[in-house]
Amino acid sequence: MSDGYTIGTLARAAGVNVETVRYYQRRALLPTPAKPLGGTRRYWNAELARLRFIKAAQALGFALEEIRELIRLEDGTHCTEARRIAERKLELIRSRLRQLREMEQALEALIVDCDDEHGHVRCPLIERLAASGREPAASDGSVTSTSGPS
Amino acid sequence: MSDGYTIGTLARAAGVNVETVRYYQRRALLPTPAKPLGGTRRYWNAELARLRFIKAAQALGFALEEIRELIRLEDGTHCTEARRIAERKLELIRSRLRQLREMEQALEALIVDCDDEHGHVRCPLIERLAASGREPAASDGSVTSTSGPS
DNA sequence: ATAGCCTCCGTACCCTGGTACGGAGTCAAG
DNA sequence: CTTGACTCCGTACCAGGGTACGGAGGCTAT
Repeated sequence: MSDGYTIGTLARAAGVNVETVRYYQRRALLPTPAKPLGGTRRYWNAELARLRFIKAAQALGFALEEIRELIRLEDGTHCTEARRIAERKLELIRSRLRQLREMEQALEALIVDCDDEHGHVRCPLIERLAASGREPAASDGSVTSTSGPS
Repeated sequence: MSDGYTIGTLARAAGVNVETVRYYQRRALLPTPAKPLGGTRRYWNAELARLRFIKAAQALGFALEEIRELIRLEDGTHCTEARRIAERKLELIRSRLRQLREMEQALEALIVDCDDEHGHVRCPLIERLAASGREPAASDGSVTSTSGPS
């Protein structure tokens, strides 16, 4: 009870694979505790928290590299530096939020359309996605054209 | 003007790499038009629209496999199914939004703290993420513990 | 008809985020 | 003191989403 986790119990506690723990160690996202001469390494709640942190950040769409950056914030030694990084990350998060909100609205609209036009020949969801990326939104019934061959 | 796109002009029109077009063809996301004996294949606006559809769907968080699914439903008779897929995606996006908003707030708090607490940052971002995945949210000031070693 | 692009096609490679495998060592129970 | 479960470590492999390379042949302008 007071001799910590082994890599296996740590992994289970965090709900990840043992190999994943090692992988994070290789990626320097997780410390590799010293090995007690001919014994097995021990892990503590700090490592468990770190694993959970990684998983939570990943769920927000952060890449492992970005997470490594975030982890650098943890020591709090250089406040100004930490703050600069935090601000960059905040920017990033906000742009992700914007993108996600756009996606949300696009999908909502699609689903609503799918509701009313139910029965109509072609699926409005497909139609709208096919049309997006095209200029402004001609809303024309006219001939296919993107000023190119047809 | 009326002889369609070559793979290169098609790719440029869609803003993707030629290799990406071929890749989509291999993945059956895009048809491979017949090759006119000893000539070069020609593409039309249908293929351009398809490419844009793929890119639009990707931007909404669909994986290529899912997109292939959506394309399969294009005939319009499977509207309900397409809608079901879209709804699943919407769910996913919304939970991501919730998590990101939490993180945004945590980061905002960190930056504010960083302003006040000159010199020592106990990072709320890290704390919160490290705590997530834990049971309910003890909000205790008590000892570290997840009913495991410490 | 030759230069300078382009297509076609196969194969190989890239990065990310892991998972799997296998031999050797360690540890605790029976 | 053996068995079974585990660790340690290196290396290999997987999927997804592409990108790059290189030879052979085609198209077009000069």
